[in-house]
Amino acid sequence: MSSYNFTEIEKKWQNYWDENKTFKVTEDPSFPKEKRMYVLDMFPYPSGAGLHVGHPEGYTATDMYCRYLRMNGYNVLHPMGFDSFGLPAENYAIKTGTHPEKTTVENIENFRRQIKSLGFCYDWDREISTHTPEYYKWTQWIFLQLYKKGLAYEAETPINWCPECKTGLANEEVKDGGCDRCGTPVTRKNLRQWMFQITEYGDSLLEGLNDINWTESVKAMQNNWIGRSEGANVKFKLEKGEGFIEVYTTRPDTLFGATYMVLSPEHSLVNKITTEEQKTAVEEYKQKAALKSDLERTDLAKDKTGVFTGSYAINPVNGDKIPVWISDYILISYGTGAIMAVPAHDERDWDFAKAFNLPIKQVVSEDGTVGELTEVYPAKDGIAVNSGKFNGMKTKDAIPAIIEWLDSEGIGHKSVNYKLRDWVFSRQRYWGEPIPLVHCPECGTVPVPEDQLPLTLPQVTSYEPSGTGESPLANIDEWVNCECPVCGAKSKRETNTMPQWAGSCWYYLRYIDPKNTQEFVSKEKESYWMPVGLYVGGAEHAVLHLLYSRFWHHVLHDLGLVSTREPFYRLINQGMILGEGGIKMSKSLGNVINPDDVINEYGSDSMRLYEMFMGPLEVTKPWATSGISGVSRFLHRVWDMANREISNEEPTTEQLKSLHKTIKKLTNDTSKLEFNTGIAQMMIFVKENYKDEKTNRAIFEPFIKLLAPYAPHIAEEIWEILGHKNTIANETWPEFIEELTKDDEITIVLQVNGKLRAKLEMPADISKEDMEKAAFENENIKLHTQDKTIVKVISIPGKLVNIVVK
RNA sequence: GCGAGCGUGGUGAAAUUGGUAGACACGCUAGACUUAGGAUCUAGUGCCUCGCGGUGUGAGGGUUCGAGUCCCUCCGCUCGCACCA
Repeated sequence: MSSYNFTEIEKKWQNYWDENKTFKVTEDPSFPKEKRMYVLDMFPYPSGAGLHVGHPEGYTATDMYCRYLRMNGYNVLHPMGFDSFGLPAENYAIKTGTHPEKTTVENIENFRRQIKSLGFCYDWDREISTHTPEYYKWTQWIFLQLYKKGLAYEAETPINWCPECKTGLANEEVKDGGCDRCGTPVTRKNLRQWMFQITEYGDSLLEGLNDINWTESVKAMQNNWIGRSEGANVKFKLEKGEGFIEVYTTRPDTLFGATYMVLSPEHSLVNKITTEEQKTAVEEYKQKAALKSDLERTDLAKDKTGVFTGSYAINPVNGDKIPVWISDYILISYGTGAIMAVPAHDERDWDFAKAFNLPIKQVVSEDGTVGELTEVYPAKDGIAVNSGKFNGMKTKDAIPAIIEWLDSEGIGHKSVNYKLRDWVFSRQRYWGEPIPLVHCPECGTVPVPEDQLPLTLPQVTSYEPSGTGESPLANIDEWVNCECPVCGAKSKRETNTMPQWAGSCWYYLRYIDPKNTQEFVSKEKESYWMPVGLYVGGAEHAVLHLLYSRFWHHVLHDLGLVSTREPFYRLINQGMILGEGGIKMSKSLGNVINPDDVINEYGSDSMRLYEMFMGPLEVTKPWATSGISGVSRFLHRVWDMANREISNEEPTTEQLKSLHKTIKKLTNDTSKLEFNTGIAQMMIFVKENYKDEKTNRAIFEPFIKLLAPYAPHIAEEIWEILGHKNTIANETWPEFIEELTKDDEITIVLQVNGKLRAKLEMPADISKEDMEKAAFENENIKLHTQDKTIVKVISIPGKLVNIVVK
């Protein structure tokens, strides 16, 4: 008997699939819409480190699912590519002088080799890399569509700056006050930026969440990130001189309790209203606030600080003269950058009032009476007090009533705010898509004409970012200097590049039509495949990539360029794979598992099986090398069975039942991506049939088909051993006969007062009466029911008899 | 603080509508085969007990003939956001 030489077998079939283009897919109109499925993996950034065991987890899951769908008559689009612009290649270039393209192409080769070594069923003819001019031509083109729609604008505002990466960051890229990529604490820097008005799409992005089948946690994260809140804008007149301070509040019902106001130190009114006596103190405070990092302004500084401006404003509801302060707990970027402080009912305002001895006035109470407040009372649903004509109203009624009154008086109106900020889109780096805009002294900002795209990256000698806020492109005179496409005047090109998110915002569309030179995607092909039916990837992109690409897609939909509003109908996040012992895998801990090593030792079929056997796809789970031996042993046994004498006899009923139960379980589990229990069932099948001296063809062949999506290489090889000429990948998934999935004899559980007392083997179709009769004849049941009164007998046919006694 | 999720053997985990808790696998124990084996095969393995039996799904309570599953209270862990007015 030949031994299971997985290395040879796996190479043989990978070559076969490649050469025969087994998984090439076309837009075949004979498949009805419901038999088309777009299954997408989040494409990797091709780092120098290569794949780790986390990558193949999601890829294996989608591969099994796709192979299963194909065997069930689906036309499946399942592509792979590379998110190949990005900082590591550029940083490596700075260190070594190697062009990032060279490093990137090498890394891609390595990634492709590793991915192919797992035998995934991608249509490699659709492979894309975001750094190629053929691809980023269309990234630039889409940018221009957003620009022309008025969604891109230039701004000189303080942005998050990573001193390590020497580039600006979007809000979404800041985690715990540090750079998402390198962890360096971010600082604030005033820079000219290209921004996307993603806030325009806040409601659209929020509402879209209702139409998609995503996990609650990711929806919740996006929901929180967008952070929509409803309230009112209210104007407070300044006591002296002209003008007013406008505030945003979600609790207009507490207006009567506003005893002071606070402006953000960056607020434009601060200089105007600060009195002569307070000038020095205010200036000092502003200076200090400007120097603090975001982290210091928030996490580290729970004690409130602030300075009085010397000015007063008038509370519009009661005419009270209230002081105006500045404090860095008020963010310039949220609402109007100014608040009315209601210390009685807001914890932050309470702390501030206590710190500076400001008055506290209760305007909401639980029962409508006024008492002495010893701590802040958030008053989410109370009754208005000390509030003039609104006294006695419930909070939920008082809010609209006050808004209506504010509106009629012309001092306020209903308003909606978002936590979501506009998207800082430009990066001061080299290795990214050049933003296709020209700055003309006559015409202003002018887009590069679409027929001149792609605007390619120039060769540079130094990749070092200037660090002053200009990319290395700024130093390439012959690239920067150009003619205005409109008037021909001497102009300069935009030197910022796009963030890495740009390429991944629309890559799933390019896979649909990757070689199209006329359009980013053809309409017919787009509507053939979209939306993505299943998208699998890491949870770390819950707000970043998944919010940005939804934004682009919503815009493309509004422009009539795509057929669906949402790009990804169903999303699943695979759980993280931890190192042995449940600790995070990291280079520094030296516990990183390299898939190449696992494949060399056990083969990729074992690797695939183990990745899915560890547990449910979505949960975090630790890698255990010892665990692979279980699935490896299983495959060896399957191999043994294939290499025995194959019998063409009629299978026994017992064999048929073993098979049909397995088909049923695998059909259910594979379609629901519950691969771990599916694999367990195949192990049971092998256990049940392994002891036979000969292998029965009639049950073994269907079994191998069930195995094919899971361990495709060994399945192909065995299929050939069994005498078949064609690939098993195109075979039809077996069907089960319900009748054969049921046992003739079943175990009936006998209980007394809910406690298990005996088990009986009985015919599956036994009647209730016969079950009960058998129960009462049982010795142990007799023992437990004697001398007791039988209150009730509960019988569930096919399950149990429970005798209730007293 | 807010939002989401999760607590089951020594370990990873199973468990239609509430109906035999621990499938499958790792590990462990014993045995077989072997010159040898970290190979393979067989049997056993939640805990307490010699056994009968008792007990057991984070803790406590409730509903029910019956709860890992449903309801309430609490505890613990993970992830995300965090002075968002």
